[in-house]
Amino acid sequence: MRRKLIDNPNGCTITHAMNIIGNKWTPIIIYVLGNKTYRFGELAVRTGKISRKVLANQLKEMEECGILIRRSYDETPKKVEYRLTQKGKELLPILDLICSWSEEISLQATPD
Amino acid sequence: MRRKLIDNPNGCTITHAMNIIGNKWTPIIIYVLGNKTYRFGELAVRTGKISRKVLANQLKEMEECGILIRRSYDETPKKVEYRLTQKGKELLPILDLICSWSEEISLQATPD
DNA sequence: AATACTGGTTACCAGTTGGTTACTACAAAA
DNA sequence: TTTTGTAGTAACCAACTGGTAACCAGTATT
Repeated sequence: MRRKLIDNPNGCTITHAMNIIGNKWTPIIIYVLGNKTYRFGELAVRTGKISRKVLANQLKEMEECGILIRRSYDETPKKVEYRLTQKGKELLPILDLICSWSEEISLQATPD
Repeated sequence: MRRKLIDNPNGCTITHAMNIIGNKWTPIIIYVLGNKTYRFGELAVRTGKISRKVLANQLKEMEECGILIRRSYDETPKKVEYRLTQKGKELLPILDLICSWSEEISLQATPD
């Protein structure tokens, strides 16, 4: 089953964006992929403890959002590769900013 | 009841950051506050359909994260004001980037 | 014939998120 | 005395998220 998007009747842009990247695994998958190409199994290992079910769901969703490309080869055993689209790669520097913000230790004495 | 943070045993930075801003209302509250100061009731109106319970939870959580300041006045009826800290304001341009990314229409012919 | 490999899917389930409604405290105003 | 206004809190609940374990398909290997 697919993820249910949170309500966004007004088409709020930030809500829409958080619908795409604001879940447990999507940012991790984007980071792991970076400029590389990985197969399903490799992603499962490199992202950590993500379950195959959730990984499959996220990848499908990210593909629909235009964040990544799924390429399936007609081989046996199956071979499926995933890589970020240009739009997906554009998220990398933004995620970097978010990380910097989050790591930053506030040294200020005044709260504001 | 407070929000339960998602598992982050490895201390993954992006997971930590998404724990803070990756929920339905936090980015909206940050946008609504901006550089202004609002009372609880004003926030409830300006953020839209957020329930008072969830708003109270989010504000408490954001205060603990150092994103905003809660100032309570000893008056009757009660008066409580909220405003972003410097750290909270630093999120504004990042949220702008996320919005731009999300609004951007891909005009490219090639998927990558 | 059974097992392995890969990329999933299915059924089931616990925990979390966020919503609704009613309620509280306190003082002032009607 | 009842109502008004503010800032919440408490009890309850439905929906969604993500996890586990088992299973499938197709081919190749043992």
